[in-house]
Amino acid sequence: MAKAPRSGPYICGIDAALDVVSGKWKGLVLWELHAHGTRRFAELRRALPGVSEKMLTQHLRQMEQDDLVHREVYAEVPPKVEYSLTESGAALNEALRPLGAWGRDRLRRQNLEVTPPHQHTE
Amino acid sequence: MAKAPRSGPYICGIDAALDVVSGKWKGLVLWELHAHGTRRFAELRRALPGVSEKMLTQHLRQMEQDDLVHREVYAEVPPKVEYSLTESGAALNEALRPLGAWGRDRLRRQNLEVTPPHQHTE
DNA sequence: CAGCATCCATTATGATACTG
DNA sequence: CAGTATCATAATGGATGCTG
Repeated sequence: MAKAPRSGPYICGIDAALDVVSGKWKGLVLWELHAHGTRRFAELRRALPGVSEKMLTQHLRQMEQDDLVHREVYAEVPPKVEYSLTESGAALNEALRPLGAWGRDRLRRQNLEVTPPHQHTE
Repeated sequence: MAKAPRSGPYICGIDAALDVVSGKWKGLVLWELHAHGTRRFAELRRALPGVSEKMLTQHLRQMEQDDLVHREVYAEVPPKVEYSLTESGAALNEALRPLGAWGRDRLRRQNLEVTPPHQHTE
């Protein structure tokens, strides 16, 4: 089953924002689409090591509903679907930038390794 | 059971940051502590309408472990415990500011009501 | 007051096999 | 290629009662 639309009202903007980005892979999807502009399903899958097809699909559908990503289906054989950020998704990504910086800082302070599939250092 | 320490490695800073703020009330806790500097357990409880004692405790413990909040216990009767942001927690709050703005914007665009317990508009 | 323990319901995430 | 369907487990959230 997908995500329930959320029971109560939102208390503040952070609350609302966190609700749409929580999900084990959503941050990465945003990041990947931001970095590459457009990605196909299989490309995203490869970029997110460990994700299952099901979870990726589920997250993408939710993000589509939340107007974060755009899904473009090409009527071809073999099938081809391209995902990209919407305006709102791009804005969200911008808004996440300081958070990402904070996170990298924290990883550094803990001497934890960042093991990017590509170089996600920016 | 509390939260598992997370299986795999983090892929990027956003990933790492989202991991420590996900939880139904963590954003609000950060916000409340940021707004008031210091809060007692019962005060936080009142500030988060609908939270159960268990969840509040659980979140506070996790945030303590993640070095986001400081917990000061006073050896008194009746018991008194005060929570406040650590340096890292305060920095996180700063990093969340643009995200909060994005979230408020989105709520406005959807004509959804924001129903703050206090005025959380800033 | 500030919690902890216990039981239970709902969600989130995963592995695997199959389809247009 | 880009998914669905199905079967599982783990994580999260909540209600209630009890304690120092």
